[in-house]
Amino acid sequence: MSETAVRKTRARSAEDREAVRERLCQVATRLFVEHGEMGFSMRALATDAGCSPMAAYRYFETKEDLLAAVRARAYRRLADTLESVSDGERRKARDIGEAYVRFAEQNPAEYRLMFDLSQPDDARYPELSEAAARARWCMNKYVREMVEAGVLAGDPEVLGYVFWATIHGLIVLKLAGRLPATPDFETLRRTALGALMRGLRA
Amino acid sequence: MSETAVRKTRARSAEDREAVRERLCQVATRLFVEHGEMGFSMRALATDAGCSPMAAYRYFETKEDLLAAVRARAYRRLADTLESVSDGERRKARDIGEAYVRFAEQNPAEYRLMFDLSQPDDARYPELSEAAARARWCMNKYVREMVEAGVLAGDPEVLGYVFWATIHGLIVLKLAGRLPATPDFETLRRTALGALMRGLRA
DNA sequence: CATGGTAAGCGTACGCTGTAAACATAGATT
DNA sequence: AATCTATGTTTACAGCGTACGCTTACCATG
Repeated sequence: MSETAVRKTRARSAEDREAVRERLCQVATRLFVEHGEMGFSMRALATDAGCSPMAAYRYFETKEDLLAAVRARAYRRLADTLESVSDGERRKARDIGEAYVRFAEQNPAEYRLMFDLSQPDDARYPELSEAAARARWCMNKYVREMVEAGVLAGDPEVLGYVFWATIHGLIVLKLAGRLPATPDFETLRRTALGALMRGLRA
Repeated sequence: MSETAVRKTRARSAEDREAVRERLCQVATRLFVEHGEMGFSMRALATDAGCSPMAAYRYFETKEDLLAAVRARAYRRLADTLESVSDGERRKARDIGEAYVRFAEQNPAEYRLMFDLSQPDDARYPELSEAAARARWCMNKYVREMVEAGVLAGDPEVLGYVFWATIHGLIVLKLAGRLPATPDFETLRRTALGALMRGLRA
């Protein structure tokens, strides 16, 4: 591994281990972003991280475990992004929705990673579940506030999922190349969210 | 290959070729359904189809080509399902939406196949694009009718995508395991589509 | 200080994968 | 009868995830 050429074996503190895991996740994410899903293999990861093919297995039991960690990281980045918006002074509903869409547009590889349909059994990874829950919580926060403020009517949890599903649906259709050039994405997003807001008004 | 033990070589008519392709797609779909994405390989396909591993390459240039054909089949099945509903006497908006959801629930493997985010460049497969367009057309038909009947207001194409994205968003969240036990899917679906209908009413 | 246990990392190897290439076969065409 | 050609098989290869065993060097104990 050799993070600073010092300490070649044994005695890795917990922080060290976490730092190495973090670094491996970073490299894995970069590989995903740069070369797509197919450009990522444990061997490619090892090459890029400058270690032997089996080294990563000291930190992640399987490739799937590593990918779960990478997804958890992505969720945390998404949650951070959303939080940084809602903490600002402008907290209109649209700002959060736009921030969510922007994250997906600017980090398509990570968004794919988070929501790809072919990932098995996320429940086995508490870290992942937790990160996903936090992201969802951020998404739902503004919906909750609007219900409490009497702007929207209904169960805040139900409404949260409804808004999320709608935005997410548009994004995945776009990422899967199922949306045409016209009507453009912005139009669809505005129409969908506007209709939802009107239809759910208190 | 030997589909009925007759004709071992040469002289496969165009229909024959198409029949073999069809059979390979069927076996591939079954493998997907039964053993998940990982249970499918060209070798597994060959074993299940009773031919040598390379035989399928006479009918599909690459694995990706074969998968594109499998997806096109799935789209056609979806379109057939939707058409069979709208042709009946009951053609309330909900019937189509419910038929769509039911297809996804009863054929999760095929739905995944159609909409997985990691499929590259569908535009290269005209057959696929065509099948996808037909399915979308079926989805949009009832929206168009409602706009024409003056029930909904707006650009029918925009509205079609909006309804589609909303239902699709709910489905992929469910397939990706991102939805909780409560509120249940039916509640979310009703809330979302009800709100859209209200918000888009003429 | 010597020693043995143990954790870190490496190299090798196995059984998969997709598929390129060479080959065999048997009807159709000449 | 000889040749051509579409079909399918066999063989081969590079790359994959990862199981396994080896070496190395630290640390706790004698």
